[in-house]
Amino acid sequence: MNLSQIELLRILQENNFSLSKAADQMHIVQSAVSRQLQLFEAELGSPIYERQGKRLMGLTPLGLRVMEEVAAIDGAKRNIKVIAADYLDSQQGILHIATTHTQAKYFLPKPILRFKDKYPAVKIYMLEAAPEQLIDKLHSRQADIAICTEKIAEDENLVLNRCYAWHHAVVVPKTHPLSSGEITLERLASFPILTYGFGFTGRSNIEAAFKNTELKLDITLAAADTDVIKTYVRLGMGVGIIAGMAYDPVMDQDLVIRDLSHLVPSSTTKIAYLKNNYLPLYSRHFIDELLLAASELNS
Amino acid sequence: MNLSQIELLRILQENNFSLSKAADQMHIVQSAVSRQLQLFEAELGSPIYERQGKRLMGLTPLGLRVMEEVAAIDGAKRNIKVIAADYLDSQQGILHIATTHTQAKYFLPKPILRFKDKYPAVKIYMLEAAPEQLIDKLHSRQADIAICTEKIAEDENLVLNRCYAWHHAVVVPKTHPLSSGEITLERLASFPILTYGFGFTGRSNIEAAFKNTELKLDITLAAADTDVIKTYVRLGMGVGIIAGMAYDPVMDQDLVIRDLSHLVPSSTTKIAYLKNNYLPLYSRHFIDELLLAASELNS
DNA sequence: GGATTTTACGCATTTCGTAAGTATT
DNA sequence: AATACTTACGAAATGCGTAAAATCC
Repeated sequence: MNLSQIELLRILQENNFSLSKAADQMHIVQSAVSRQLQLFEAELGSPIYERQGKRLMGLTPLGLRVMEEVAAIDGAKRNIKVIAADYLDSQQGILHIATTHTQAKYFLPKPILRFKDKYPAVKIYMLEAAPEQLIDKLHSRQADIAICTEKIAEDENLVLNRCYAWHHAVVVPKTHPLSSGEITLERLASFPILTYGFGFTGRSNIEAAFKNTELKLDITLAAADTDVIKTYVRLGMGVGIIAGMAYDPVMDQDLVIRDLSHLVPSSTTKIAYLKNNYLPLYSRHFIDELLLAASELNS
Repeated sequence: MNLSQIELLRILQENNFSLSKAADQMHIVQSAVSRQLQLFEAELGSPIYERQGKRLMGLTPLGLRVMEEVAAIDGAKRNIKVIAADYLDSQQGILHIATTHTQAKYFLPKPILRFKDKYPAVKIYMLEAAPEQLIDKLHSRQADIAICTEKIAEDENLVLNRCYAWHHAVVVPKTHPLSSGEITLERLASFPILTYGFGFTGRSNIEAAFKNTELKLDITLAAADTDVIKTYVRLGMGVGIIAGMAYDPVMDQDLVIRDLSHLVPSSTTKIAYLKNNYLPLYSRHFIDELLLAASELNS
């Protein structure tokens, strides 16, 4: 057993068990990976892949269990490299952030600019993804830190940091009836609504507001990001329900924002990372920047 | 970086950072391990060992952090081997049990005999150790399962299973005053006492019984195991306070046992193992036997 | 028939062992 | 002086690449 065999198993996992693709990714020839896999399985004494003829079709029960340990080894190996690099030079490295469009556009600019000021040599990779995929990005180690708004499943290996609370708001053109007068659930329900898709940016809280009523929201358009919603609100398609912070006082002067905190429960944005994944110094400082920016929002 | 380098780091840890001893243990020459360590440190870019001249004296701060990951890799590697072996033949293997003398002699015989009956091919290694060392034996992977009586520090990686409750008892020669009449703390305190050493087999509970009194126990002799205590009780040195289950109705006919459950809080024996350490099927069945034997004790 | 995996064999690289050299107690 | 670690170089082992065969869809 050696580390390149472990790496091979991980890469096979990420490439639908294709030996040829794994070989490409490892920059060696197919025959070499084929042989290494044979050696590994021979050492264990049983196959870890289900086969149809010569093709790998999936993991055996043994393989499934073995892959848990493979992930542990691979993670620890990567940690060692990051720890050593961090120790050599804590000013540079790569920071992978997984987040949604709304966070990336309306919350992250300030903390990221400040961070870049302190750590100009750190490269920031921003992965935009749907909320339910953010945690997966952590597990697959594509991201080090995730910034999430939706509910997150319990996970022993996951560290969650409360970042800031926010609430939804209505945006409408200035001429729209909802631009004045009290806003109630009944009034809201009488207009076509444009808001986030399921699982996006606090959508579940909007659902919650209507849960115990007879009213039904008429959602004409559900989009993943706020900009799309605003665009169609401007076209007169209906009433936008967006995250309050996603209203830009300058760019959105043509729209009226009306707070919904009395109707829709507040949402909490959280910072997530894996306990097993070593975060270099600059990453921990980035989290500090996020929390600082969050505290400024509330004041 | 490769797995034999990781193994080298672990072995160095266990051999006071001696390259020559590590080489012996790995069945290769010193020069080879010296070179491998150089290669590893060169790959990281910084030394992981403090040196005085050429000798390794300990870990650097970097090395200290790296060793955590090394332990994770080494543990996962061992798990893979055990998982595969368990899958090939779940009837054989080695079971390392860490426990105290008292448990080994008075509680374990029954479950172990039953277990051996079901798994004749499994080899059982029993490590007797002081209670505070039992958990260390798990962490150093010298033992898979520990059977403990004393308080155990909180540890995320530790799984604790309640096994059985028991209480202390007095043993005295038949001619001793305490062989009849009510037993009170006052009476107990008036005799010289023979019992377990600090940290042993519920000793802390004996302390607890006297904590809120003016009385002081006169402990003439403190020993690690019950047999030593009984021996000196027979010689008339005083009153033995032992674990109730450690009285053998046949062998100890010359002694009188008097229950102390009204005076000393009951103790709980627990089964401990590491979450990260894969236990083969037979080990899990051994735990079942322990729990079964425990339930029979109570009835 | 095109794509994928396996097998066979020579070559390159890695790692070990021997032996001599250097440092530490 | 004895023990422990390092360096140098040849030898063994390991792993890769090329090429051809086998298998799958």
